[in-house]
Amino acid sequence: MGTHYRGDEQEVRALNAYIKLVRASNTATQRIHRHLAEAKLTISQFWVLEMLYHLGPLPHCEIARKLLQTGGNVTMIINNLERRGLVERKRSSKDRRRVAVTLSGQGHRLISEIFPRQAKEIVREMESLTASEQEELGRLCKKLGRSRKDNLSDCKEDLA
Amino acid sequence: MGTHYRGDEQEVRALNAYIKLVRASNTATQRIHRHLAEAKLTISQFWVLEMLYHLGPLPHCEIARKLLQTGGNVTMIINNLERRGLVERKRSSKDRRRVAVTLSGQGHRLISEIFPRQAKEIVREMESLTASEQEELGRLCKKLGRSRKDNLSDCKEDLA
DNA sequence: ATTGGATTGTTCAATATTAAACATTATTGA
DNA sequence: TCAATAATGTTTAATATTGAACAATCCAAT
Repeated sequence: MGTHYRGDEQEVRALNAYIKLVRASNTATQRIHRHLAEAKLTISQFWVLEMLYHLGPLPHCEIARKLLQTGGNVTMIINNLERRGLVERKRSSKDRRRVAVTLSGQGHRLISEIFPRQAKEIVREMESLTASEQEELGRLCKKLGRSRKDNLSDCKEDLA
Repeated sequence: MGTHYRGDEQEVRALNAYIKLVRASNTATQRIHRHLAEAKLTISQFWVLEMLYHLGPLPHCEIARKLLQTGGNVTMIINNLERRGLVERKRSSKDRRRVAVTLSGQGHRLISEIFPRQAKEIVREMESLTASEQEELGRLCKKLGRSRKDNLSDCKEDLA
């Protein structure tokens, strides 16, 4: 019974931590991005603009990696930004597979107006934690993210 | 998506903490739910089944509140589960606006098979943190979630 | 150099997700 | 009682997201 109890306790602890992590992430994200409705930007669109604003032109694949999303998804997001004239596509001459995405003048103007507001919202959202708590949260999340980085093996023997 | 933004210390700290929180949540979620592909379940579908499995029949509004998602979204998820015969809808007689969602026999069988695997995946994912780190992470996330209480309606009447 | 494999971006179908408008039903309060 | 309001679920249009298949391009081992 000792091992079973330990197992249950371990499961409860892990499940609680995971669910609180996801809920905190979702709740904070929804609150922080509420103001984007005024600019008619989605959250993904905002982060692409932010990326181009702070890092300069990027190819699709790099955007996909940073967003942790698929290539098809990035194509869609860039299509919608391009249709509004906020970004431009330019095929690379060195590697003709690549399409570099750059901010247009209008896109640059928009994100430079909106980003400070976004930063304020994030500060406001995180204010319920002290400075050291924010750093501890970051440390724990980073440590969690580092887990099984290279483990893609399917562990079918784990199945009951 | 690590922030390359150079602002004041408070902003950098808040942005880093927030971004790490979101990335940890997304990365863990993607890893944990990889096995659901075998059962052809999406993450949302899984959590609805899990909810019904552990809490019993629930109306749409309650599911929406627990998932932190909109009513239209829940209608779509339930439609897809219903089409596969995993859940059933039943109009409440007490309050004829409400539709109670219940697990079918097949749905119950499926989730009872899958849930233990899910719990194992979560334990495995969280294993990169010690027990006390998991509890600290949970505490910080919970404190963060309490920052602004602008939750929507409750929805806690009984059904059928 | 040539070929086989990897990378890049696109397309497609299916599901998710939101916001808004809507119909139905409950509840409230004057 | 009845009118206003709120809650519940559905629908629609738009975008997001994934996984898969695909074409074009690059690269590396032979």
